[in-house]
Amino acid sequence: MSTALPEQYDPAIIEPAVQRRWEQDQVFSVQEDPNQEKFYCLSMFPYPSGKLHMGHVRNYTLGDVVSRFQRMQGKNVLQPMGWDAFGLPAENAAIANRTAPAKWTYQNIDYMRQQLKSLGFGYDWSREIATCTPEYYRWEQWFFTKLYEKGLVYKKNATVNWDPVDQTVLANEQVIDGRGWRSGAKVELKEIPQWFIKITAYADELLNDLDTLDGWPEQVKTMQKNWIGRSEGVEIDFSVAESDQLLTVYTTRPDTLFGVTYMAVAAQHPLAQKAAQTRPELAAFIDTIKNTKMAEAELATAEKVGMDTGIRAVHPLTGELIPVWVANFVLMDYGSGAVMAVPGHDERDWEFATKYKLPIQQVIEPSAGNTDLSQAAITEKGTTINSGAYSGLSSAEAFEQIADYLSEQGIGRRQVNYRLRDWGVSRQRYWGAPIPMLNLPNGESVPVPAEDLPVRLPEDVVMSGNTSPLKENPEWRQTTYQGQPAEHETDTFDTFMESSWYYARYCSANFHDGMLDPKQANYWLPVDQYIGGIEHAILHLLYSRFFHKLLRDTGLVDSSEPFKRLLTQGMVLADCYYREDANGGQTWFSPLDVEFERDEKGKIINPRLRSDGQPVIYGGMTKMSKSKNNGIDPQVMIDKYGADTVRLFMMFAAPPEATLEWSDSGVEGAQRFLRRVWRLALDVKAAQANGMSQDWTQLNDGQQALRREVHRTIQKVTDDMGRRQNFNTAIAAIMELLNRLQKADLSQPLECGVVAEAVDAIVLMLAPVTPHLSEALWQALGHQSDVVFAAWPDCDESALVESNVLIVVQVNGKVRGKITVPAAATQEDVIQVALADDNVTRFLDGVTIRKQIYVPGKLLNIVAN
RNA sequence: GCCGAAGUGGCGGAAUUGGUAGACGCAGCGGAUUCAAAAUCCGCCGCUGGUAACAGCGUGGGGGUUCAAGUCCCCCCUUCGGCACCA
Repeated sequence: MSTALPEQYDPAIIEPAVQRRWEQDQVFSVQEDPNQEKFYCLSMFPYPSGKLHMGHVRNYTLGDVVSRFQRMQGKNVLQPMGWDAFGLPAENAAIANRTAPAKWTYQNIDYMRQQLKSLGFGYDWSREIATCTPEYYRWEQWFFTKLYEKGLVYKKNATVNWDPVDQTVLANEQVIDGRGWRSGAKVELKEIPQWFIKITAYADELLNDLDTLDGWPEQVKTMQKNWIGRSEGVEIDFSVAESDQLLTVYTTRPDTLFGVTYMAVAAQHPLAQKAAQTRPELAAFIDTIKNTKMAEAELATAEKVGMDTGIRAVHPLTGELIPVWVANFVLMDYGSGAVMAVPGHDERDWEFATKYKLPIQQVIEPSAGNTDLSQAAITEKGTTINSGAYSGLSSAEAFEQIADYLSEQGIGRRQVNYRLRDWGVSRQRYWGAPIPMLNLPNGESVPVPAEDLPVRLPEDVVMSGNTSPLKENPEWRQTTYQGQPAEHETDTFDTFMESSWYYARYCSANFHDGMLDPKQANYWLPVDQYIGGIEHAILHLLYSRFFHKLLRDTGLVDSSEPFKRLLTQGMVLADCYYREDANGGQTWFSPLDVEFERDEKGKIINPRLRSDGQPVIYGGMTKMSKSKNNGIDPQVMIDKYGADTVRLFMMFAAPPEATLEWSDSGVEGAQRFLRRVWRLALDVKAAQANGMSQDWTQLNDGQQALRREVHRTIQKVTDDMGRRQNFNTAIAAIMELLNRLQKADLSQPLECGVVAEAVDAIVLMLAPVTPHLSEALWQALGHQSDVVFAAWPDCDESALVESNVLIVVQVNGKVRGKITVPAAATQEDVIQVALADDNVTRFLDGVTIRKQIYVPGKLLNIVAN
């Protein structure tokens, strides 16, 4: 039975009502069903920072649209949601608000869950997880001890940012211009022991399996490939003069070995340390470069500085003595902490050699390009010169012969190297999963026995602002192991640990007997569609792929890759406005507090603050952020326009991968469209009562054309939403159809029939995007079932058949006419009609036709001169 | 610096496999409706010239391939994302 609807579209009434029904009927909770095709759609879970931001709304709308679309294709759809609940902001908020991170986090989760529900996202809430609960992290701890048993976990020294005033380790984002963000103290780099997981043991597989990920964007795969950075080269042992020590380096260019004019080692390298003992000026220099920041970006842009250690290495082929320098561009954590420098053929080495007036020797003759070594290094490969017995070879030949010789002499070996480094998972923080290791009095570390897991994080704490409450809590720290005293590790896991396997836990979120229930996990996995920000292209996605392989090798899952198809959505931007302060700083104002006029071209002029009417400066479109005060609160928009309008705008304003610019008038446009859909649905329903026919054999030409448009739209929208995932063009196509339908004459029974068919299709095609509106209209149009489970509309191929086609006629590649010909017309027919067109013949006057190119059913190009 | 993207009307964007550049929306302009306004509806809307038909130009800049280039190739400029402890 159809339901009476209000004349006006009112989301404030229909949305809560529809949401209540979904909740009562538990329509989104799912079980494994071997008889139904499954579809696992996952959006990256949020950090519970307080409230949703527009980036979340965009991400989750995309996920919900995909989920609802797939459900209407008849699939068993799992769409879960949870919380990436450990992390630094909770500690900061706890310090600022004098509360515990746990309390702050759980409050945020409660509020944000409510927001997600008010947006109408169809999650299976029975599977909700929060990574900060012991029920979740106990399995992560268990898994880590398994990895330890397998030898995939080890401890080594690594560098951290140390704030000497606050006596605490700082994250990179907490270091501003080399100083601690709170204390302002100069940050020191400190070496401390930390736990690592051997991701490099899986480097080859992580690289090779990228080829199996057909549903991933090429750009993400390329970024991962470059990140892993597989290279083939040679490890070479240089002997050190007046010493029995070896200086081992790795190079991908052994063909340039004769061009080595100096060696460069990291500040922490044993050779440098040793030399510093006897040379105070070197010790002082090493001290300064040891405290420069280690981030790759800073390293690359920092000025290259170095100092001669006085140590000499011996060239393995010529026996010449080569100076060994300490240089800030060599990293101890990467490779052997030493490099051989070939300034003639490496840009960085060239720059350094030029600066310090070190010799530059050419040993490669390129086939073309730069040959002036006083201007720049020659980095191309070519033919070896000045290379003794190895002169006159191609770079490839020289590589092989030199590598062979070094191997025979036992002073070198071929080696595959990776840029990828092992994953350091220790964090010197409180709000994270405790690392389940025990430190024994003898200095050894052992995993916490399985029966003692989880190692619980105490939640009832006060944050002092510096040292972690774990490190300050001797009772928590002290325990026993096999009857002897032992201490808990006080470091916690990197939060990437939790986000590396949450997708798998959702499959058996309430399973108490293990990390995963393999039966459930193997039904749902791999994730069919994963959606999240492009900023996670490398780290999170690489760690998750790594974890999946670890889970597989532990026998918990069968598949090798976690995410079949990946969609990386772009950022959300908004206008920003500011005023210059007296001291040159800027004060930023929310775009909602600014009013302005537009000039004839529509440009913003005379922007001013609503509250005082004084002018502000327009700063353009930038990423929504706290610092620019241009974040638009989704809640304000939901309250004003309703969830469907916000969802529609987000899907329509830009393709998913592109940035999205927030626009108030764009949102109003989206709402306008929904009101027109509402109106047309009510109109066609009223018109049906006065007579309607759906005997398609009786349609006249115009009605046939209208119905063709309907089915073309179904075809396009299906392809756009399914294969292409271009939701913006899908919506544009529906808008276009609506524009045509509004011109139809509903008093004619056949025309009314076409429009009625079209309105049903529009309501269904909009259901993934605007589910509340579609649900209300679907019932009103007399359908019994929930639109959630309704079947996607079918394209009637017979309606697409066209008797005439439009052919574009070009002369020399320029459009000179458009002709309509029967669909069956041959090339000759088309040429004949084209040559009868006045504007076409005008351009053929006085020239000879040389050639005709005909694209059947589309275009004719006449080439003439 | 390295790696990865993007650049099209006043604005967001469309053009899916090399085949009509500017779909759809926003803004703007003109009109209808209204006592008036809001809302709604109709029309116009890349730039230049032309009453018009139409023509010339036009997809960040420069070159190239092709019957045909927003789309492919080379060089350059600008903006954005990532760079291992923000998540």
